[in-house]
Amino acid sequence: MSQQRTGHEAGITGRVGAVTPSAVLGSQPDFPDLPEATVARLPEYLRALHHLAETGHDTVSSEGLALAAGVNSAKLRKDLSHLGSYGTRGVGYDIEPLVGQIEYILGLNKRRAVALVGVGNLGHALAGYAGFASRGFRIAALFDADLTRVGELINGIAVRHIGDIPEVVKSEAISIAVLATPAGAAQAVADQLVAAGVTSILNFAPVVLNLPEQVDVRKVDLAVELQILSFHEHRKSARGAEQAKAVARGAELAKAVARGAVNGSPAATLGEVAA
Amino acid sequence: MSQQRTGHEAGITGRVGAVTPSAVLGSQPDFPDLPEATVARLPEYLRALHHLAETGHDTVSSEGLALAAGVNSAKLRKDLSHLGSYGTRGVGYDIEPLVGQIEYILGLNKRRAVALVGVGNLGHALAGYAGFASRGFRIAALFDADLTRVGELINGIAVRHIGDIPEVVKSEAISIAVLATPAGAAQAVADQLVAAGVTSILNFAPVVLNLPEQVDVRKVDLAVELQILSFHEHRKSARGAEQAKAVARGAELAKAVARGAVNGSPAATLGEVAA
DNA sequence: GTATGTGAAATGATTCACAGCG
DNA sequence: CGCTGTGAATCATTTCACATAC
Repeated sequence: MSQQRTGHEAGITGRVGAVTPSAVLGSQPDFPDLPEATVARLPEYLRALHHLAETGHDTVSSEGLALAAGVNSAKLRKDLSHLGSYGTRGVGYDIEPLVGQIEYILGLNKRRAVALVGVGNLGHALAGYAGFASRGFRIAALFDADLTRVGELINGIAVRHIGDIPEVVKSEAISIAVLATPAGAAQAVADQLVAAGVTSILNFAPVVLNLPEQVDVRKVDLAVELQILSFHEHRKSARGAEQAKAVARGAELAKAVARGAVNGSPAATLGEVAA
Repeated sequence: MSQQRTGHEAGITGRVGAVTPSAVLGSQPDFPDLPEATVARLPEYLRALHHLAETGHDTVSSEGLALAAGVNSAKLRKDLSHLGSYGTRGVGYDIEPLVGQIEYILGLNKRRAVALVGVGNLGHALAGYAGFASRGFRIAALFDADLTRVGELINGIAVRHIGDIPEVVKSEAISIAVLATPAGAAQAVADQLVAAGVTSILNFAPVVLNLPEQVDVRKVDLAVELQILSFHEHRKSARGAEQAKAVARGAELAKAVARGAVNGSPAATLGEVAA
């Protein structure tokens, strides 16, 4: 539980970029095949490294960086080993070149233009979210279907009508879009974005999008996150009740073990009950 | 890529509720041990089932539900099999009892009270997010450190000062909190929430929280999501370039194979280059 | 006949534990 | 001597494929 869950967790598997010509010839040193799980952690390492750099550090041990990023050090070392070697044995990692390498891998050298569709409640907040700007992205366009919102300025950007998507996505060379529309509109808007040339979508609408293979979709569903926590709350209270009942059962179990009526090592069994 | 990524993805492992007395005696039929990966998908199944019910369905096949939830049918069947049997061979699943069972497991029978801390840009939007209310949660309290915001009404709820956390969390019996504070304040606020009795936190601040074992933390970092997409964009363009170069190399490779200078089955190797 | 439920196999991710480098 | 980098072992998850029940 100390190892914090980070948005998308289960279900993904596999190595990024499997069968391509470079698989035949060995992957490029400047663009290694990374396990998807590793990719998902790199941004967290990057954030931690920036923080360390700001607080005056030049190097950091795997132990130290792991602590700052909320993972264990073995995992961190394995992850970083996929990027090539940026550490010095007996010392640790040089922060600056490591930051550079992670930013390069994540494609953050150039600031990426992002379109945001749906400036309702949530979309409006996302349009103003400072974290996007400070961590490599530029909101290059805002869209909404509602004509009464078109023209509104948010953070200095004018909201345009979704009919302008094809034109603007092309002229601004936008490849990433954030979808914050109502659920009912999401699929149609996503189709338009993809038709216009968008190849990655961050979807906040609570629907599963049906899109071509080559489009990357990540989904953030705020209610889902709470429901997962709710499960754990439910479990904690159920276990609490269990535990209480188990205390009573403990005596029974001990007697049963003594009679040899329960399988397994009596010591281990009792140990577990006690724990 | 068709299999959509859902927030938290990698890093978590293990079965929920491992060593407890009930592990010795076998887990309770009404509260099975579920793989964490399964738990993370249940909310998605639930959403899909509600949608199906609203559109007039009584039953659904594993294939149909899997499609609606964005997973494959084998995974869906395995997941549902952990809940006990709610399907009929040759027919499919009865939607109504299945909805009931998933809601029960997720602890959504009773509407859970949630506290939200930090009513800035993002927090304000979250406080108004209709999805929380419609999917099992009630925002029971809003807090902020900024005294000029205290008293402000958002969606009919007054913002209170974070100093009131202990009192309100107790009186409202709140166990889940949403953290939407600036990064710098998050750890201190989280400590206060936990001290007041909160045992699950959904953290939107870009920091790793350090909290006791028994507190569940999920993290949603919006910039991280975009950075993961950015990686895939970077990879796609790198592969594009690779592919172009590989076409040129193709001729070379074919010659090399003909000369017997490359290992492996020539047919397979050429097949991969062609693909 | 048809679609679920599930062992078994395959794949992927994490952790261990230590060789080897600085 | 300390800490990285990494094979080997373990653990979790996904997928396959089919017996089973309706």
